[in-house]
Amino acid sequence: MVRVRFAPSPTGPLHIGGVRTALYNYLFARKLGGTFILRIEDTDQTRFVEGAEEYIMESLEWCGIKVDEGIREGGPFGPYRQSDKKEDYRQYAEMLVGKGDAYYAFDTPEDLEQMRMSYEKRGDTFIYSGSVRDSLSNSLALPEEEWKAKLAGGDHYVIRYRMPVNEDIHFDDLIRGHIVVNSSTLDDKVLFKSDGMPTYHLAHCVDDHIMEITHVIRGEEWLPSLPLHKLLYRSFGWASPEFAHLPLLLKPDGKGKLSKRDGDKLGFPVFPLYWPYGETAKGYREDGYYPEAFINMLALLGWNPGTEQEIFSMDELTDAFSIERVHKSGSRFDPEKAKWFNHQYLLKRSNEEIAMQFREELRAKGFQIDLQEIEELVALVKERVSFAKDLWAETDFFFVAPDKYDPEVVRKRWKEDTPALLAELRGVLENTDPFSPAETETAVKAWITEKGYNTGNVMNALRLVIVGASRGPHIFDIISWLGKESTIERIDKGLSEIGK
RNA sequence: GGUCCAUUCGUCUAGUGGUUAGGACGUCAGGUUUUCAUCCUGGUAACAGGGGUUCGAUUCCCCUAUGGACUACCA
Repeated sequence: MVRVRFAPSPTGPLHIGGVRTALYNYLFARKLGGTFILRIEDTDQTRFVEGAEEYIMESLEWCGIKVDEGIREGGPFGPYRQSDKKEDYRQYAEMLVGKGDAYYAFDTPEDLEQMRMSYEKRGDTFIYSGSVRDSLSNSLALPEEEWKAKLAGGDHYVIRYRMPVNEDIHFDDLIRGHIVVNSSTLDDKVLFKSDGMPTYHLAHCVDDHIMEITHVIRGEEWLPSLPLHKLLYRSFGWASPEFAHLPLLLKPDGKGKLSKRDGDKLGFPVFPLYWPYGETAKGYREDGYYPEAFINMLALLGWNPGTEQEIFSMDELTDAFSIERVHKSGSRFDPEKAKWFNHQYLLKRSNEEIAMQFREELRAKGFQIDLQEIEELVALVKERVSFAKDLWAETDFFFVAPDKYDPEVVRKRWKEDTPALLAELRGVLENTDPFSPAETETAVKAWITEKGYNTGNVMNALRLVIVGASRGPHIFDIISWLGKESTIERIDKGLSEIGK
């Protein structure tokens, strides 16, 4: 039975890289009929951010990623928040000390900082490991009575892993294949902190074991500490889960991995949802993205099924997904393509659904329009926009008569005979019934032909007085939607205001 | 600096020991729309470099370069 987990740290809003990690875990679990677990890793009390936990859950929900076991959902392997069982971790750390694979260390952060600095002065790098641990303040170097006295005396201490010396550690990654690292390049990582909390290394290993996690799918930043984690499982005598390290998401321009600040700087969101605390950060949801489009775009960043299909529902993603086809190298995020994805999904939505959304915006602007009419409008312009929120910019002239006329268009299209032409056209339209796109077009064209006028001159002038610029859908669709009365009014207004 | 990971069009990517190296986004051009956008058609554009192995390497190996991650009592 496959069991995977997404284990974020509640230190702020979830970044899209994190969402993708959650997504791949979710797809993997669903594909194999497994269980997707959400575990909150809040062992760093200093970085805890109020609201982050809720934000994470809400984000996953919005994305359509359903959690099987977690804080809200419950489950047989709880608690699912690490701080809720902080006392449990100590015994596991002590267990390792008992086995001789870990030890107490009394060095203060200040001591270590000083060591690092003096090493750095010599052009060296200090690492707490086999070569120096015997000369530092710990239970391996100190006489037994002394360190036991320190322990009994309540001295602050941490528990460190005793990294074996010069051992080649072999391990396999589902995405990267076989990797070998020599243990002498690794340091004695802190497992248990002096504040009574475990570090990530200890806590995730213990929890993955307790929760019977079969596959750990996480970001590439964890690859360097995988040897330690493998060793930890060995020391505990536990079977290790399989590991898969996902490539990073890179900035669209320049170098490096996508960071939380890139969004505002480059003008696109890096968070799924708006983050209301601290620095304001916009989200995909508020920017008008459909969750399906967002997920589709994210899924294809670092994975693809090997076919040319690009549009996938969550179910289709689940069917097609395989961890082996996840890339090894990082992918640069492309905001342009993200928009394209949303456009595709917008096209798939019904006019009615889009219209209902648009109606809210119109109401807020003070326009009470019948849904049926909004639907007609949506049908006219939906393929011109990527987001429902862009509808207004494409349709503003339907609701408000132009109060200024694009001077460039006026210069090009407003000829000497235009007023006379429009006055005559006004009469033609006035006598056209019903005022439908087909009927008006037929009438106007017949009139043009009869009089031998230039079609372009008439049409462009009409568009100018109706729209105020050279843009918008088919002109007869516009005037028909507007109705005879408004159309006539706009012609009159144009006649009196242009060309004075 | 050290350790580890990676490298196909600008971007996301497909692909193979012998291919005209395919698709998508973007971009450019033409067509349609007597507007603009859409849409259609077409174009542009890539195997990081150098050595091997091989009859033949983009594909396999090594080196270099470049990029990235990690190098906390953070995750």
